[in-house]
Amino acid sequence: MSLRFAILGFLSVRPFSGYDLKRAFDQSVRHFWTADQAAIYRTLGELESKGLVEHERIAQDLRPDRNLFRPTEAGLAALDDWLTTPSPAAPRREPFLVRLFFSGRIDPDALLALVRAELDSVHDELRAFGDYVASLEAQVPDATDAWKAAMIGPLLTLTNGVSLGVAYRDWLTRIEGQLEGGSLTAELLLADLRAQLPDTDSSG
Amino acid sequence: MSLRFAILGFLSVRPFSGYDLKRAFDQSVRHFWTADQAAIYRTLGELESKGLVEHERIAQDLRPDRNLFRPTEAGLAALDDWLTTPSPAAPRREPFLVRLFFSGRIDPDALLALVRAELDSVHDELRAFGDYVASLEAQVPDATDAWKAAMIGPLLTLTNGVSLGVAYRDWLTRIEGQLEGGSLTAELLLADLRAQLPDTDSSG
DNA sequence: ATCAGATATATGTCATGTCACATATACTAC
DNA sequence: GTAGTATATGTGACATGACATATATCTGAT
Repeated sequence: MSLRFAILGFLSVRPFSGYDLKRAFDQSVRHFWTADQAAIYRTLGELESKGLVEHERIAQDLRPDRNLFRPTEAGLAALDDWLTTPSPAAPRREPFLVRLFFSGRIDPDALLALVRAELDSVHDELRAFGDYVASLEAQVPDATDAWKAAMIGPLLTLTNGVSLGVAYRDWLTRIEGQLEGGSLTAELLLADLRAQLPDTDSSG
Repeated sequence: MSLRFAILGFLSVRPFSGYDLKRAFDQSVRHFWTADQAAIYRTLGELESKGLVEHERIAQDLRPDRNLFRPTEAGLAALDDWLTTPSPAAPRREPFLVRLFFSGRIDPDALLALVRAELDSVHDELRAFGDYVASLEAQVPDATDAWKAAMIGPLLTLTNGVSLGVAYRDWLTRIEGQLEGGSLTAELLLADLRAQLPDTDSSG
């Protein structure tokens, strides 16, 4: 499970409480990893029982006590080990594609509605990326070199979200056009595929 | 869970045994949905207890008996209902991006190795798509109209796999180049992002 | 002869993830 | 007053998924 390593990763930057971690997940890695609050607290407990993190109870005047977690040496070693080890391809689970796969059963209008609903959510996602990028750009003028270096990893994941989001939007838009134009045929789709695929030794 | 609807979808085409279903998943929808064999048998049992599928035991001379499942009227109705209802965006889980996000901790060579390992697996995937497309193209000349119509859904999911696979490959290749050239900076990545993003109301 | 592999179905168990709930305090808005 | 929101930490129950294992028969290779 990557959750424990994602948590160790955050803790390698600065100490976090469970509550902080939940917000960090929601704000910064939501587009490629989500974490349930219950899972975070349980994973912290598990990591502590394995000696990979330790915590300190901080009393606060106006709020409940916080349990501030930080990684141990063993925790950082486990993190670095995981970071440098490629993991097997993650299985994908795309309910929208399951619907498309069996879309022969529903009428073209219902299919078009599905495609448009999906397009809406991609547009929302791209807009959210745009807002986030704008807020980062505003911070650049007075950013330190250390901050810029630390942002490279997060920025790389952002470029992934944007590149794939744009590709997904373009793919949906193409389908939308074909559905509207009534030109959605097996031959057309095969030709599309052939045009996009790298040449698979066509000269034998 | 989409698994039960994916199963109903297959059964809406023709009767399947659990064993057949496992092979159908592995062969045709592997790139966007995987199914554990145990999950298939259990889900079939669950669907049957809800009256959405029924089965018939077929004795065979040379092999173990097969339990052939087919959908009931209620099952087909549940399928069509699900097919036309958009589902909320599925959470993504990308261990590779978690590694990238925290890649500031590891040295650039290790990061380059990670990127190249990922590129290898994308190339393999695209090659598999290419082979599959070639096999489909070979079948087109003597395909019936009914077959072509039935292939539209599956072909749509293929175009998704190829479009996103190509985008993912291109994104990885860009990072590989930037890592090799030593030009990976926060400024460059932000400029990349800005160039790709649709204009977010630049004129207020 | 024997062993691996394909066909075929099924259970047991563990890990993981999600949802709902429980507890407690303080600030803000109505 | 009191309802809602934010801070903060947790538990219990259930759903889902992955892995290992069990059974049984036939085919083909060594």
